[in-house]
Amino acid sequence: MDKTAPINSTEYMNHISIDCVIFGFSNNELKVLLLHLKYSKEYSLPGGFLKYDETLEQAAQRIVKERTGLDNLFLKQFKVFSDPERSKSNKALLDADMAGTDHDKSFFDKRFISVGFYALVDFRKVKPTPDLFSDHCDWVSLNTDVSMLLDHKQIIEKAISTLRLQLSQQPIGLKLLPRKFTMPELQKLYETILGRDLDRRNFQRKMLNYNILDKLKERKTGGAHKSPYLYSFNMERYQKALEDGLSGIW
Amino acid sequence: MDKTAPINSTEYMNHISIDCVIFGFSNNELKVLLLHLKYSKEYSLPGGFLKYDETLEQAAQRIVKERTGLDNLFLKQFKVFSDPERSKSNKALLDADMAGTDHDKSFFDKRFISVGFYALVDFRKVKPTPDLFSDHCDWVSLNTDVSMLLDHKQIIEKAISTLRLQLSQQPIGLKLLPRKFTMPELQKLYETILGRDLDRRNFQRKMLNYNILDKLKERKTGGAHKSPYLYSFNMERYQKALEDGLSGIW
DNA sequence: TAATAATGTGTCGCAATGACACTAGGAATA
DNA sequence: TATTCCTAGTGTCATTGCGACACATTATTA
Repeated sequence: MDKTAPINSTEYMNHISIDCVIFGFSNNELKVLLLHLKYSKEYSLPGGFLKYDETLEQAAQRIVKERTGLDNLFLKQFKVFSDPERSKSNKALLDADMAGTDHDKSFFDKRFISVGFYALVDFRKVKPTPDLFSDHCDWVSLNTDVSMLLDHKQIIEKAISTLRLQLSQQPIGLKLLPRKFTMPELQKLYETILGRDLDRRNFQRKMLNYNILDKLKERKTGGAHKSPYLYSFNMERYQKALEDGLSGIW
Repeated sequence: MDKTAPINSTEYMNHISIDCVIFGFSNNELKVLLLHLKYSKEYSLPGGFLKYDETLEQAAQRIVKERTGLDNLFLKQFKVFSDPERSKSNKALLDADMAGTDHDKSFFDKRFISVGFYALVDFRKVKPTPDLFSDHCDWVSLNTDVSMLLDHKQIIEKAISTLRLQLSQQPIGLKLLPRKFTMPELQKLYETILGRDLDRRNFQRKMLNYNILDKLKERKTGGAHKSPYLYSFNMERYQKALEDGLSGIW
């Protein structure tokens, strides 16, 4: 949602909304970027609506860009949420009331089906930006239990389980990690997404077998112990693996 | 779509449609149930719209039931198609004009985003039933190239590729095969979906290892050669495998 | 009754995987 | 400066999974 433009059915299609689960990785934790609603004091997923000349994918890009500043995302449709009850007791409505009078109340006062997208972003590059209805943004760890708008908690759950499945079929990490990273860092990412520990040596063997990593000459210094090698993704092979899929399952 | 009720925005939500790719298996071929449009003479996917009190899943169930007579389906959301251009040059509009005057032309004359579902059904149980806009239904083999409405060809493509992916993660066949079936029949189904041949012996080993089959005492007689054993799915283990997922990848 | 064709069953070798042990190096401490 | 501690790098071994393949069995039909 644009910070200034009013929201109404002149610009946006009725009944269709988009919710984005934006994953970031920091401090060895998988986190989700959430908005804190001014009025209801609940957390909400960054979301928005579909313009008349956009595809859903373009709209999701736009929405994530407005909240993070980032372009060129890893972005994936994962499910449509269509329970007729889901937009009842829509506290966002209250927030819409609070945020100004230019918005079309009748626009919000309708049933919405919401298309869920998840995005993987580089935590450090994100400039979290609240929207009209929120006073601030937080990166919230998945383990933290916070009060959330509507069915947003379930949406996050579904996003994670989808991400886990996808993890066995395609490489992940390009958008979540810095350009140069160590094997232990990559492993932590996998462990975090999968929610369980992996064997250090077996992980390395398998990952290297995928043949999507370039081992760099440099090592990561400044750590408290033996300095690990740095790796980067081999873009060509990474892309190919994205298309063709990986082989194994963790 | 009901055969009698007019279609308008009193009953159905604007902008949202549903397209169902209904897969059936016969003659060792994977087929899709298509409607033949009266006016445009093109084929179309069975589709419909979302009522105000339905979930998308319920609507898809209803739509498939109207076209096949079947209940209790294997039904899965696989993608939303949202290209703004997709519903332009909507020849269904012409068909709507032809089919009667009760329909609300302005309802059709809007942009639609369409939620794709695929269904797996037992070919022999289906009673194909055309809708208002079609003169008949056909089971069309995937290899057959027919002229299709809008982006329906792409929708089918996406349904198949999704089905292929899912094949490695969950058991399939319960809804596509008769209750008792032979190993060669099951194999043919897999080969058809995957589009390639599999080794008879390796297939059997792997399938039995999944531990979702009950080997029956009976054999299938009447065939031209050695009579194969009959199997049926062990419902308990099949359900469990649906939830937990299978291990390997083909 | 023999030929044909499809099914049932088993084996062999390679590659992937999980479990595990030892060595190397950097920082902190004594 | 040497010792300790922690982490990273590398290798081995046994088991399993899987692809490729051979042979025996059984029903039909010529």
